[in-house]
Parts: sequence; structure tokens; C-alpha cells
Amino acid sequence: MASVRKTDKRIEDEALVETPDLEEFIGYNLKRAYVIVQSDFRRTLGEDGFAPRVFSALSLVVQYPNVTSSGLARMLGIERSGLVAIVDELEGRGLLKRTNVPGDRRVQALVPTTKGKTAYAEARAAVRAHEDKLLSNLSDDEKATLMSLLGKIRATEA
Amino acid sequence: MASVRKTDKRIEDEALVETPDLEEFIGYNLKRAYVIVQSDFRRTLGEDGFAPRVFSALSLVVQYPNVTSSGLARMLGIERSGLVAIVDELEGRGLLKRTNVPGDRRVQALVPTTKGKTAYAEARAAVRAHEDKLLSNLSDDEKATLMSLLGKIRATEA
DNA sequence: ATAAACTGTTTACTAGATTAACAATATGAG
DNA sequence: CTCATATTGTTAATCTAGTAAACAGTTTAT
Repeated sequence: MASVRKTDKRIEDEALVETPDLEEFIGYNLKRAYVIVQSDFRRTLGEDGFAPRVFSALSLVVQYPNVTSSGLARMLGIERSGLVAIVDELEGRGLLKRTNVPGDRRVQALVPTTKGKTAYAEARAAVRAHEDKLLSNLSDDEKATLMSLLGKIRATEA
Repeated sequence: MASVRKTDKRIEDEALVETPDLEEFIGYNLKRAYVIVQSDFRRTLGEDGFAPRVFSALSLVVQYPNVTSSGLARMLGIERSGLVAIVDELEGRGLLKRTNVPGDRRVQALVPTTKGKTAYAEARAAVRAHEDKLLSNLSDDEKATLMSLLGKIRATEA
């Protein structure tokens, strides 16, 4: 009876420990990979280069000229309030303009300047170079697969 | 001649705009996916549950009992200073102990308590449930592929 | 007409992280 | 052995990215 209890306890302990391997979690791997890519992005674009989120915002403003702040925040998945500083920076650098929209005096359309479009084209090239170099151990097929799988995760969003 | 210049300029403009699609970048997709997984993690584990980084730290302490703070920080890829608050929290909750190491009075070995091991086993189940549910639109094969591709990115790290 | 909703913004706050400095301790070269 | 160098855990200051709540101005819908 005592030996049975002991056996039971040993089994419980083993079950408790059962391969506590962090590496099995997708979230953990996602974060580690994200940190690597993000920090290489910053390193490559340099001190005065765009931060990732600023690059993203500029990209969308170039792609969707006249997008509103609300719309842009929605596209980026952040709060309107959080976007203000980003747009301030881009406007301060002369890369976009906040313009009035006739017919709705609440909203401001964000319009890229010529300088903004040029700066974006350059930055895009730099970002492509950064990803190409950093991810050179992934084949094009692998990159496409990764994009598709990340897309599946993104598709889960409410 | 003037018309030739005009044509050239039009071509330049088009080249400038050339599909400025944020979605083509792996970094952007990685971040968006990471945000979704991370926020579902928090939502699932709840107000009083572990934050992702605390869960990760506890996992490694359970897997590597007697790991030092420095070693743990290295494994997590963060600074030693940043780990202090995490270990404080885990020790405050009674889930691990900072213990002296005979032979080196600088270091403290981090040892999980029984309570810590139990709490980790429960949390691990919750995290697995969160990932299983959130990522239910990915097959096991797809999850394995994703892990392997994220592993390739992680392998690029210095 | 008036309640409800939306827009851009400010302010205050939080989380997660880094850097620089520090005292205590250990290690290695001469 | 000694002394320069390195390591450990920690604090303090700082930074970035983000949220939440409130607000005035404006629009929409009942």
C-alpha cells in the first residue's frame, strides 16, 4: 500500500514535469522571430530611418492617398490616438499633408507629398534589401509558405 | 522632345508608385500575427494569469531548475536587468526561489517550488488550449511547417 | 430636434525593454 | 600572490509602443 502510494506520486511528478518545452509554442517562436526581424529592420534603416510602424503608415498613405486617420488606424490595427504621433512625424518630415475633406469637416485626408512618395520608394528598397539579406536562408517558396501561414493566423482576427 | 520628356516623367512616376504594398513584407505580417496571438494569450489567461514573458521564464525555470538569472536572461534573449522584475514576480507568487550556489557567491540559482511546478503545468494546459483554439484553422502539418520556418528565422540570429 | 455616433486629439497611464552604473565576487596573466 | 578584467544580480533613468478615457466639433439617424 505504501509502495503503491509512492509509485503513484512518482507518476504524478513525472506528469507534472512532462517536457516543459517552451519551444513547442507558436506564440513564443513567433515573438522570437519577430524580435529578430524587427531589430534587423531598425539596424538596417539606421538611426534616422523610419521605425517599422512609421514605414507601415507611410506605405499605406502612398497606397491609399486621401485615407483618413481613422481609416489608417483601422488598417494598421491600432487606436486612433496612437496614430497621431506617427502622422505628426510624417507631416513634420514633409512626407504627407493633413488636408480638409469637403463635405465632412470632422475628417482629414492624409495625402503623400512628392517627397513622401520618393522617400517611401527609397525606404521600400531598403526594407526589401533588409529582408532579402536577413532571410537569405529561406527559399522563395519557403517565404511564400510563411506568408500564407501568417495570413491564416491574421485571418483569425475578429 | 517635350513630349519625350513628358513620357519619361510619366514612367518615373509610375515606377515611384509601383505596388506599394505593405502586405509583401514578412516583417509586417509577422508583427500582425504576433499581436493577434499575444493578445489572445492574455485574453485567455486572464487578468491574474501569467503575462507571456512570465510564463516563458517559469517554463524555463521548470525545465532547467537551478538555472541562473544570467543564464535565463540569455535563453530568453533579454537583458539581465529586465529579468529582475520577472523573477521578482515569480518569487513573490511563491513559484520559485532564489537560492545560493556553493562555490560562486555571485550567482543565484533559480529553483521552482512545488507550487511553481503545479502552476506551470496548469498554465501550460491553458496556453495549449489557447493556441489550439486560436489556430484551429491551421492543420498540424501547417503548424509544424510554421514552426520550422520560424525556426529558420531564429537561426539567423547572431 | 435631439440622441447617438464618429473624428481627430490630448492626457495619463501601462508594459516591455534598454543602457549605464554599482558593489560584490571570481578568474586569469604575469 | 596580486592586480586587472570579467561576471553577477541589481537599481535607476530612460525609451518606445501602445492603450484607455475624455473632449469638442461635427455628422447621422430616429
